[in-house]
Amino acid sequence: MALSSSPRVIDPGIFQIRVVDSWLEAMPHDGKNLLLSDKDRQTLCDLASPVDIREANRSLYRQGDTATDVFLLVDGLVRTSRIVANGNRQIIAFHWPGDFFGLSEHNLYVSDADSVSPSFLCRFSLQALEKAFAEHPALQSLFLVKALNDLREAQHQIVNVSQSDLPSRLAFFLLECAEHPECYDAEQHIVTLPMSRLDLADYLGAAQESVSRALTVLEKRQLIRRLSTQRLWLDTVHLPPFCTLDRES
Amino acid sequence: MALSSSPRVIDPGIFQIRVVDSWLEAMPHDGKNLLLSDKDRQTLCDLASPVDIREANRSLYRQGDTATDVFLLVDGLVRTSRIVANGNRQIIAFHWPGDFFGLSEHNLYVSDADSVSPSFLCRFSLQALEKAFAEHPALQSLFLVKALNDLREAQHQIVNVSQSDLPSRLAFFLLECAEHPECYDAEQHIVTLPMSRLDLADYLGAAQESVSRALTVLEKRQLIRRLSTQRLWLDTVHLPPFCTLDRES
DNA sequence: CGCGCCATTGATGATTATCAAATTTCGTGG
DNA sequence: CCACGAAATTTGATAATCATCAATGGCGCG
Repeated sequence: MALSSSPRVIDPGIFQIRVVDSWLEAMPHDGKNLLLSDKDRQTLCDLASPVDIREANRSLYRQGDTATDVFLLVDGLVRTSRIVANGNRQIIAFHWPGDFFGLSEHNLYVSDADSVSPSFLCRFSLQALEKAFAEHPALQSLFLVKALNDLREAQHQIVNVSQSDLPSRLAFFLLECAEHPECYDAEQHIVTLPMSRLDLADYLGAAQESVSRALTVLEKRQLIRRLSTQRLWLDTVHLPPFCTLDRES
Repeated sequence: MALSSSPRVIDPGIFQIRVVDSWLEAMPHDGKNLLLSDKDRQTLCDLASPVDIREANRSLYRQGDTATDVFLLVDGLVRTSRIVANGNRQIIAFHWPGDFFGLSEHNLYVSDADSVSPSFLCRFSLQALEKAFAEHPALQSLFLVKALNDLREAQHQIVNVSQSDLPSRLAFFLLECAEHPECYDAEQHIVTLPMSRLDLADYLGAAQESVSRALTVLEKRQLIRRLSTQRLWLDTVHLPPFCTLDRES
């Protein structure tokens, strides 16, 4: 699935910015996305270049490349990751439709970015963006609100990675996936994971074997059922308390 | 150290915003702080209310409190932390002079904030801030640049917490402390830790006993020397490679 | 001087990484 | 459509890391 019918062109209607809260009253939201004005949409539209990625695991940029653009994911899934000196890879974030990525430091990208599934994105030139900020302060507000949302998400991941044992962390991630209609069938309570076990492991800071074992643990407790490698049924009643309360049989 | 001579009043000169990179060319920096114009300083000054905290471990706000302000730390050290359901505390970040904190979601603070040492801060009303953004776009740029810096730092911590073993994580944190002149004597290579072992443990996602043992490991390898509980000599040559390369005797 | 808190050290058990092997899945070609 | 081979996933066994429980040591503060 995933690539239902990727759009190929950019029109003002495709832009959605995923947030759970806005921080600025001038920037309204519906709890899932920012509510963009027609003018905002047009401004974004004028700045955006389309990027159509038809394969999984295709590189968008590498850590250390000169940063010229930021990307807005419209459809698909992208991961940003970093290689640490012992050779391990840490996935810093999965980017869902409505997410920006392309963070840089000293004009160099700070991470790798790769497609996880076929994806359609908008590319925004940093130069053009900064110029547009001057003329359209609302555009800058949009980026500020989104950056603060991303900061909250990153802090949340810090807590999750640091505190819980692996089955709990995994359970938490599965529930996160269930919040994305792209991969969750709310009727059947079935998530279709778009990423491999290795991606999952590198995101959760674990070995892929440990992820398999954690899935076994959740299944033995009947919190999930493995319908296939990628398709999982979730017990949406008992899974949430498990994330935080930790083990007790 | 730490509380050399806390200022008690706000004047335009006290503002510094800690960043390593600006992202916006219109917002210049010197690699450590943003270079604020006199007008920026005056705008901040007009909005700021002083907060003088003379004790350590004093609460500024609690998770779930109604969020009315953001804070800029001028002098001292503040931690933001979250209590997870099993009762553990995770310190999400230490805030150094030049850092903002006070992140909220749905108008509620998402974490606790407490002084680690006596601190002097500026409080900014969210309402007033948003109004000022409309009139002074440069002020909003300042917040955007700082938010992106914080996001990078949070992502860095994700990598650090997930990947390394505890001695490496600790070594990394000690080097981070050494970048803050408030607690580092660059001549003698001595850091004076402003926080307790428990704070350290809750930041690194470990038990406090494990932090002690990690210190012992670093000392046995002669990467540090414990001059006193809080004062540590650092081998600034051999410590950096240890952070990333991990164990090899 | 002594009390109490914080830090360190010791011993044990739980979690997870690592090495290794078996099994399943999936794409490709017959 | 089936068979085969490569890759991904799962399971098994062992070792390293770290949390936990417990006790000792050190330091500041009254």
